[in-house]
Amino acid sequence: MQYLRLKKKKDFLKVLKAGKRAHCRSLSVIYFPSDAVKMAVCVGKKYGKSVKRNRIKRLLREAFRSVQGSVSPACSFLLIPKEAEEYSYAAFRRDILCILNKEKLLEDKGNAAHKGKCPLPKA
RNA sequence: CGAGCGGGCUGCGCGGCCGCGGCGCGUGAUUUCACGCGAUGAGGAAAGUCCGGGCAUCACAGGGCAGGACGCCUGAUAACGUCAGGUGAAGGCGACUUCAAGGAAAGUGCAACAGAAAUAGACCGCAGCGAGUUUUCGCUGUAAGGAUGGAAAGGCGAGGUAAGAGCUCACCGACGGGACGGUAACGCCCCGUGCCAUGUAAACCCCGUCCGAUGCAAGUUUGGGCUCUGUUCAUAUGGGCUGCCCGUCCGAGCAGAGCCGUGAAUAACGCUUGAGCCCGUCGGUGACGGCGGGUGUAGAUAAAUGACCGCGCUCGACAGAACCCGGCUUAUAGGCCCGUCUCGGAUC
RNA sequence: GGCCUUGUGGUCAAGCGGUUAAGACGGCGCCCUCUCACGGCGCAAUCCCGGGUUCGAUUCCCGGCAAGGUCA
Repeated sequence: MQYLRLKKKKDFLKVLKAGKRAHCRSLSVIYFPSDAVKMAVCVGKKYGKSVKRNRIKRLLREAFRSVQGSVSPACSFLLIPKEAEEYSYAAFRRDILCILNKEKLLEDKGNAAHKGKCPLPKA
């Protein structure tokens, strides 16, 4: 496992209080600098029953896993999806990359390569 | 051929690649951890939490009251409010389906409006007698008919009568007794009683059976030790075991400050082999039980099944384990199978 | 995961099995006033949903749905 999971309530509160927020079409991200790349997903009861919630969590984790190798300053991330009728892997991945780009959290050398590869063919 | 009835099964499949949970083995490290390989990883309802158990703690699970649940009979079961077979009632042409199906002369309550009257009586009637020229009025008898209502003191027909009435009789119903069949609920037959009294017990209640309470956030173990201060209660005027009483057990509990220590809503156990599942056979109408053989593979804790590609088809519903079982209830796209099953039509 | 509670106009809510389903705030319409406010009159309810018991259910019973509370 290359990224760590946020588990303690203390850590959650710290990120929620001090972190920076960034928003995109399908989700919001709150992040705060830390010693390693950490991630957590926030999916409450309002998103639906357990099957639906599990689906959202899997999609978010998979989307984050595919991009986490190129995050350069290590941060703790909270991923908060927006309520919608349908959720898709492609949209989550695109919007995470979009936010990382906007907040300049991608690695410098990988940035150019990823910019050419990933987001452009989808858009 | 069409329309049904009853019962049962299944719940997209295959391959490639990246990734996740715990398990086993190996290597490096030898406390945590990292890498590789291997097999494995959500349901028929996992859901609702509506019942019943196991398990754990409360001294040993004890007594009484209160409270709650259930309620035709017999059986099955660890147990049940579940299941099986039967009885009765209601519905359907029928296969079949549905039913919280004890007690209303133990007692209490309630029955709005309408109607004369709601558990008691006479508005219109019908008939007799009296008054009156007539219209009509008064008294008495009556409950067949009308009207009201969910319900009006058995139903219907005949006799009877001033008019009527179980007043009398036949049949049906009700109640009581007896014989027979059945383990029983009950069925059926015979005899007797003119009939003694509405409904409601998913109103209180009575009778019978059962239930101690709390629930895995139960509970057990480790880490956190030393010093000081304050406070509560101390042999019952406190606290725990239950809502109350009896009975019984306990000597400490809580808060703050300082030092060391710190993952502390934490870690480990509980945590998955259990009334297990499959096959055969025997007993039983059946639920189920006995015997023999085989199989044993989710155990997470911010909480594991996903992304992409290819192929096939009917283009995939409801939906995600959290201590574990037996049921019930609710949600559910489709697909398949079974029946000396039922009804209707056509042909032979 | 366990254990509980509550659903009545837009909101807060009363309600003995038989009611025209009280009230209060708010909304709309009319009256009053030169106009506004105050005041007066009127209107608006699938009693959360589906069955059952009963002559009759917002009320009693059963099953769903939704919202909320609580725990070491």
